[in-house]
Amino acid sequence: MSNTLQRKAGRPNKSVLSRELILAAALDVLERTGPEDFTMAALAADLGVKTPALYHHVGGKKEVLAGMREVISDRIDTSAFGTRPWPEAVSRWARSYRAAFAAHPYAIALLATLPVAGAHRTLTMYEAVAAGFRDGGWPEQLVVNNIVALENFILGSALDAVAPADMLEPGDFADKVPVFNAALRARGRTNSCAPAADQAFELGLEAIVAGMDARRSVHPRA
Amino acid sequence: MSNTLQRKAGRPNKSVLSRELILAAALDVLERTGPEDFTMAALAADLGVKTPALYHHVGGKKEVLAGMREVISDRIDTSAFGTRPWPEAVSRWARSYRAAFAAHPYAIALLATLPVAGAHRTLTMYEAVAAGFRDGGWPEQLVVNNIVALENFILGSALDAVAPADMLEPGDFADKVPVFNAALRARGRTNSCAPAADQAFELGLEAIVAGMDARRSVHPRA
DNA sequence: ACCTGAACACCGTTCAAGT
DNA sequence: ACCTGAACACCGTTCAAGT
Repeated sequence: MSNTLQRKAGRPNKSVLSRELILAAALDVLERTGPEDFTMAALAADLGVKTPALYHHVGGKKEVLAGMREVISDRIDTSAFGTRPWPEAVSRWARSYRAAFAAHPYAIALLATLPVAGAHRTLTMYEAVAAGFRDGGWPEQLVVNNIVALENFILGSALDAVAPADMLEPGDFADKVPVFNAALRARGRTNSCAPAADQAFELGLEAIVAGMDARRSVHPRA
Repeated sequence: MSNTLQRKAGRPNKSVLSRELILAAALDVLERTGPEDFTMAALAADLGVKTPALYHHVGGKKEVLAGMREVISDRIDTSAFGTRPWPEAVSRWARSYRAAFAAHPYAIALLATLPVAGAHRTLTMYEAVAAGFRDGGWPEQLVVNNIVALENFILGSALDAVAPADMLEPGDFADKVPVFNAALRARGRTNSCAPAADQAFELGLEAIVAGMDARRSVHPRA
């Protein structure tokens, strides 16, 4: 993309690349190529540059992936924690979290398993959420465990949101799994017209938040 | 490993490889090498064979990964569904599910994002779980959505179980996230001596199962 | 049928050479 | 400082040649 005039060797008058530019392009390219073909070469080509040029701005492919995750993390909305009661605030945060990753379907598969050490923007998100829990009356020792448990559900759901819709289809194995197959057919007959993955997410979110909320009142403010 | 005598070209008297042998070795090799260095070459070397030999028994690396997942899936215990009340049965299944993957830490990262189309042993597990839900009194349309929601939580938790323990550590960024940092310190002061990931899993499991159970009684047997 | 050996088109990364 | 071009050690996969 961008300017595709062939460039000669040697330093250009005005720098063509930057870390920010590379990360933005990376999110674009990934969704166009899929995780399989997301290569440093494809990223460079999109930026109108040869592959080794990237290494002047990022340490390698791992750093590109970590940076992409930071960009996505930055878009998670934690604003409800100041203004809404805990159950609603945490639900809004969870939806925003899942949506931020669902906006980059292929990113989830690539980033979910990546260590986040020293990710400042991600830590900033945790700070807002932790404050929301504290203000919601949670005892301090339970805050992190609850956040992690919710995050496990959210990330698992984000992975599920990307999975092919027919992933659970038994095919010609259907007669071997009659109960499951019948339940799969019945799922299509719900009132909701939302995608199946969204239904499962909302149902699970409601359950886990309600379950946590019930437990919260057992451990009062202090 | 195994017999490392150099073999000549040409068909051996007795076949050295089989699909089962390859998959068993794959799980071993993966945990020894890590996901980064888990290559077809490393797998072949472990089996005392040259890389191309593998292609007589499996279609490629993707098929090896899918096969590994099937082997792991097969170890998930669904037996509690016949004998225990729903909340306990589903909790036992969830723990066994997470444990099966936690036994192969590196496998989770590699397999979590893999499509499961046509995975017979995985479908057999779903059949047992679906029957457990039906017998537990769940309306048919909710069965699959509930299973998927639980699975999202379980897989997310399995990913978390593999993450480095210091993953959330703010380091020298600690003073920028005081509330979160304090909560992280308080987490260490719980009664439980279980690993942090286990605590979060158990807490979330209790919440989600309790939340679902409360909802189940709203939709009575039919 | 089932193994080896050689080959192919890639990959991420390094680095000297140019401006 | 920041780009290109050439090179390196790999990767997964294919296939002819051997038994």
